[in-house]
Amino acid sequence: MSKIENKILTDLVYEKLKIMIDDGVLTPGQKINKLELSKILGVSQTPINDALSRLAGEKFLEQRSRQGYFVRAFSDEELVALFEMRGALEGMAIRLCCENASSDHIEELSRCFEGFSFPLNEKTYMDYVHADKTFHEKIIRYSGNSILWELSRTSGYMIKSNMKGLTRPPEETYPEHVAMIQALKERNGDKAQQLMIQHHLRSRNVFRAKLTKKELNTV
Amino acid sequence: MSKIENKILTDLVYEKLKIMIDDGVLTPGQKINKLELSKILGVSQTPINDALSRLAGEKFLEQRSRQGYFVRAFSDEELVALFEMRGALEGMAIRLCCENASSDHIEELSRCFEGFSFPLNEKTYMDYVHADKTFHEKIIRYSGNSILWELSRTSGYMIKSNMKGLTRPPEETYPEHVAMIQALKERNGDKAQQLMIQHHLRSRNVFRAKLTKKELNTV
DNA sequence: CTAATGTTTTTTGTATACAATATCTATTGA
DNA sequence: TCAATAGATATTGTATACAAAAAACATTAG
Repeated sequence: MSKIENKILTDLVYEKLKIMIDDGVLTPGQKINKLELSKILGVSQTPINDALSRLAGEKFLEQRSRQGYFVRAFSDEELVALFEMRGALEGMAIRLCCENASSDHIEELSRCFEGFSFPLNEKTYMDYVHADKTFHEKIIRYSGNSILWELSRTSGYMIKSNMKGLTRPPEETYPEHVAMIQALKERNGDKAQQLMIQHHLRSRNVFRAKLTKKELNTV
Repeated sequence: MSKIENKILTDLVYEKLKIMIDDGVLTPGQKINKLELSKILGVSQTPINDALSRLAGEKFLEQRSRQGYFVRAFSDEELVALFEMRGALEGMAIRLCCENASSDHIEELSRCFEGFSFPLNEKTYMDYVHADKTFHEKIIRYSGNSILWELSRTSGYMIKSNMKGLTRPPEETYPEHVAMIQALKERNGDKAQQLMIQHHLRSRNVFRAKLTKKELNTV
């Protein structure tokens, strides 16, 4: 019994565009040419319009009056803001994990960072990047909060804040992750939340510091 | 020099629909008839489509394949989740206020709850509801986080979580607000954030308790 | 050579037509 | 009486046409 495919063209265009943004085929600030798109994808402008509007609503795109749609570009200040937003949401998520997640799920979370020994080599570094991503995703998943989960999958903010690689070296974030897992096992929501918030705010600080350094260089 | 009106029809339809949802002209779960709408608003289906897609992206509406658009209805579980989300975001917002807000803004925040004496009468109760709304809105506003501000204005989640009246009596929430203001004045971000989170989680708990009671009644 | 102007081309925003699908209504049969 | 079916109606999803605005280009004047 295969899944019934009853999707409308709008949805297909929507998903295609999301992938193109994620893969960097469409870059921040880039203009979307509707006519060109409709030719490439072989559909009329109507489903293109619908998909673009939806993506604008989700903040993947930005609509400028009479100029069309552009891939949303985030300013430095906004990127900083995204760290804070993520800290807020994942902080609450990990607290809720302490309340709601099953022991199996917490076990699963703790296994994310098993078997790492420092310093990392090229391969294990990639593994760490992956583990990091998985861990933070699962925290939201297992929080039991369906809204957070939906947001993390459909909000341009969340996807964007997930796209950047590591802002801090694994040596620095590893113990923080371990501490969070410890708090999870203790079902200490308060502590877990605080750790997660600090985790993201530290990354924010490092990111911001890099920015000001960069500015000085370019002047 | 008046503001240049260069708005496109889509935007006008979008704003109109948002007001209709906010005012309860369109109720949760209700189906949106595109043809009817286009007749009422005197525009073609194209701008209607665009506005509906955008609103779906912002979670004000929900699109069901081949059935059209419906005003998004939130389940009890989702409403609970909204309390948690709000706690997360406003918790971070008030922390950022401690970091960033000017003394003037903090003064302004503290004035929100000045002059209330309990028990409230019918008039002062309404004043309190208003003060509550204003306070929480300004916390996000003065956090200096433009993403949180944008979210609070354009996300169906945030608007929805703001629409419900008070879940707890003013007598109960007043001292919590006072405590938050105190933390703001002390620029104690950690404390302020914790107070805000607890504030919303308490509301969540009361809301959830009311739900289970209601269920028992209806059985 | 650059700035300003006018012209052409492109692209958007909007309206409209229509087939496919879903919904509603009436009819039939158990 | 109710369920199931068939037919009629309404609504969606899609394609297409076109005016108006923006962008690109060419031309002229300083």
